[in-house]
Amino acid sequence: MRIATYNVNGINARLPVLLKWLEETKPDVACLQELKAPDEKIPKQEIENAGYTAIWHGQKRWNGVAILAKNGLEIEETGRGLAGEPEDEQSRYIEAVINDTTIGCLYLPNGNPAPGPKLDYKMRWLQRLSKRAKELLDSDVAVVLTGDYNVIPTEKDVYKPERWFDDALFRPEVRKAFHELVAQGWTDAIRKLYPEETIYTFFDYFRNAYQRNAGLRIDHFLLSPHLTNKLKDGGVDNHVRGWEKTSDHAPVWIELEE
DNA sequence: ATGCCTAACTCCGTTAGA
Repeated sequence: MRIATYNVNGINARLPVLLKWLEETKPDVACLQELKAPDEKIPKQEIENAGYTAIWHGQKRWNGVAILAKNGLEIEETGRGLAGEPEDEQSRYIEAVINDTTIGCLYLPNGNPAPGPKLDYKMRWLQRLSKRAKELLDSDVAVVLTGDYNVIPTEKDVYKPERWFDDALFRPEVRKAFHELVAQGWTDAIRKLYPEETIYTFFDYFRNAYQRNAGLRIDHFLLSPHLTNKLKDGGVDNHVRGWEKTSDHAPVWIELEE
């Protein structure tokens, strides 16, 4: 089963790129973030025509997440939003069971400018995610938690670490919270497959970052223990970042043994 | 320390992204 994650940065602005990528790579499951569209403006028909059924949690202007499953796969939604902050109206988490695997699709808050209320929200969101992650581990099912974590895990995952120390994507408390989440028993799938390589999933639109390979690794796959030995392959669809009218993120994918 | 680039929404500037 091929599972992909892709921060599209506007599903309508990115529709031709999204459809081309789906056609080219044919993932069984695609987790999308930053739809930037309310529910009624999700291009449902085009997604269906591409051969996918979808569930989504949209929002006007910002945020928004969706899970697409290839026709023939059943998709059963098991939750949207994270517990612990009822007043939180940002659409950043959707979860479903597909093929006996629980898939959490997440768009973690950016947190900048930091310090400040946005970083505080990010830290609370990380705690709420950790709580859900622990519940899923304790439930003893196969789980993939994937999406745009907005966390650079180590110095290896950023082109110039010294420029990012104060940034909400790389600050010590953010990295610490991410590493504590992983330490619950999760596996960072891409880092497991490529322990030493420089791998980036995001390239700023500014200053030809993609052409200069000045990137960040912030889109991740966390696997529950059931799946660590089923991880066959994975990677970044780097070339998609070079397409016209493309997102600033590149799609990331893994292949799990059935 | 900030802009660079891009999108959405509302109106041609503001807010947010990372």
